Parts: sequence; C-alpha cells; structure tokens
Amino acid sequence: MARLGDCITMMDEGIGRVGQILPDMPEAEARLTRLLLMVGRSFDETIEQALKPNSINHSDFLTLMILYSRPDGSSTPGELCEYTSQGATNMTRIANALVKRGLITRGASEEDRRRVVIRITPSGRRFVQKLLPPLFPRVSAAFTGFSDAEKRSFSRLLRKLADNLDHLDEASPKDAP
Amino acid sequence: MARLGDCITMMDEGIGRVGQILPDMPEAEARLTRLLLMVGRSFDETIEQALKPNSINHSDFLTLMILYSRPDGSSTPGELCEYTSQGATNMTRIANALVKRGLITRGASEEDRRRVVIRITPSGRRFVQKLLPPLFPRVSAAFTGFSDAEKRSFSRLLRKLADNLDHLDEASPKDAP
DNA sequence: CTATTTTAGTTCACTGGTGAAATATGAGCC
DNA sequence: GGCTCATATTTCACCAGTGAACTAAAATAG
Repeated sequence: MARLGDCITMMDEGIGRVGQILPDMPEAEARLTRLLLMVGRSFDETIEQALKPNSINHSDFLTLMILYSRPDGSSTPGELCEYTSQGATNMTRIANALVKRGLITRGASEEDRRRVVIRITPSGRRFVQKLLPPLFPRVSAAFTGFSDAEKRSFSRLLRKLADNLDHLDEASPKDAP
Repeated sequence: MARLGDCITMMDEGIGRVGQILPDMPEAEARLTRLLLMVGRSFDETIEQALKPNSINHSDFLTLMILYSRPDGSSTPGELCEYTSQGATNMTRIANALVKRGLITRGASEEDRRRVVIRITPSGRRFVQKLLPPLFPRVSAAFTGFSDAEKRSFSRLLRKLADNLDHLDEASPKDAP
C-alpha cells in the first residue's frame, strides 16, 4: 500500500489543477474534505488490522463496546443501529455473529414483544477487557506530537464539522410528503 | 438515521464509563479517534448521497477525478490503486464500470505489455464538468463557521495525524523475512 | 539464451453493508 | 372488538471491497 503522505501530495496537486479549470471550486474546503476522508479511511484500516488478531471486525467490536459501556450491559438492535450508524439489516448480522461467539445474548423483551433485548455476557466482558489494553499504545501513538491544546483544538473542529453535517442534512430535504 | 451529534454524545458518555473501568486508557486520544471515524464516515455518506443522482459511487467518482486531474488524462490501474487506496481487484471492477459507461478507455501499453493504460474520454470530462459544480455548495456548507485560521489549523492537524499513521505502520513490522 | 523471479492485471470465492419486502407486534381510532 | 397505521426486526437480493490463486509479460541471474 502507498503511504498516506504520497496520496495527500497527489491529492494536493490534483485539486490544484482542477481548481485552475473550475475556478468556482471551493479549493480549501475540497482539500479539507479529501484530507479528512483519506485520514479517516486510513485510520479505520489501521484499527481493522489491529483487531484482526482477535478475529473481530470493526463494526462487531464497536457494537460490543457500546454494550460494554452501558451501565446495565444491554440494549436493543434499533438503539445499537442509531449509535453505530449501521442499518438494521447489518445489525442483525452483527448480533448473529456475536451470539454465535457467546459474547452477547439475544432475548425477547417483556414489555414490547416486537423488541429484542441484547445483553453482553460475562465472556463478552472478559473478551473486551483482554482485547482493549493492547490497543492503547497504538491509539496514543497516533497522536504523538499533539500538544494538549492541539488535541482540544482538533476535538473542537471535528465537533463543529459534525454539527455542520447534521444541519446540512436538515437544509436539503429529501422529499416533502 | 440518528443525528451525528447524538452519536457523539453517546460516545462521550460511553468512553467516560469505560475510562473509569480501565484507567490506563488514553481517554482523550480514544475520544479523538472515535470522533474522527464518526465524522469521516458521516461525511463519506453525505458525499455518496450527493453523487447518487448521477448514478456513480464514491470510489468510481474518485478514480475518474484522478484521471480528470491528470495533465494527460491517463494512468494505469496500479497507479490508480495507490492513489485511491483501493486494492487491484476493486480497481478492475471500477475500470470495468467506467468503461461500460464510456467515461474511460482501457488499452494495452506499448512499452510494457503487462501494463494497461486507462484514459478519460471527452465524455468522461463532460460528465465531471457537469457533476462537479452542483457539489460545491455542499462542500462549502460543511465548513460554514470555519475561519481561515481554523481551516488552516484543521488541515495542519489532519496532515500531522496522517504522518503519524504512516509511521505507525513502519513502527510495527508485519513480519521479518 | 534459458530459467527464475518479479511485476501487472484479472478471476474467483468470500466478507461486509444496504434497500426493499416480509413478519409480527403495538397504538390509535370508530 | 376490529381496522388501520406505525414500529422493530428479519429475510432476501444485490452492491462494494478483499485475499488468494492464476496468467502473462518484463527483468535478472547464471
């Protein structure tokens, strides 16, 4: 795989040339967009690799982590879909996979029988506690050279961007029913 | 779909609770990592939606854009793989799709007959020039409220992170042959 | 020059993720 | 109660992306 730095160099040159052809293009914003997507994808890939020795993929892991982080260790597919930004279809697959490994249980809800209650098992908790610590050095290393002020700044800018994206979706209505 | 802001709130709470259980966790870095991944994924999705009316997906579009941005409008599958961070397998599929739509051509290289030369067609150029401008307002809108200084800062931090990620891969050798 | 190794690209089988339809339960209305 | 409508999950068919095996053409070694 090519190094990210090389891809970024190419991107910079490419956007520079396109900007000359199409002067209306918001060049700075286009660069930031590509930059964010490239770095995000690369980081994702890094994590996927780091999880591979444990034979778990990123979305299964994230789902399990949400359950682990819950005070009662339980949730429902619908809720997990919301917080993982996964479709319901995929959550069914994820739950199937985690149940098969004994990391979670699936049961019917008493109050609302449409609902399914998903709960992390003791085995699931142990799995997380074994898997997580070896990841810490890599997560820290990704931000080496970042001062506390830079980390705060980065966090603030990402949250601001998130807010803009939420309002973007509002501003452009899909359809008027 | 849940709003990104809600997901971020949940993530903050979740990491807070996990941090109490596992005090070794680099909490600030973990938050930044999740933030980046969530925002990146959401942005990606937004772009995918914006491209959908043109019946083209993000990776096909990106490949076409690289060709468009090249002075000579041509490249090879291998080169495109590097700069799009796609596997060779997927590039074959992308090229097939773009050839079928008449946006690129595929031909054998004269100098090196293993190589395939991919070239954007006039139709491909027109397609890009028609598709791109309507995207500009959304790209700009994503960064509303960002001062020039903030944009520069964001760019700098993302590039710094990219550099760290490149060195992360170096630091952890896959195997010693 | 032939034999081996390396490089470029494709094919195949599989994993991961999505939209649309199906199923089943709950909620509101008359 | 029965009728309609909304909600929660699953199933099915498909799109997107990957690793491993294959093919063909350089490059290199002896």
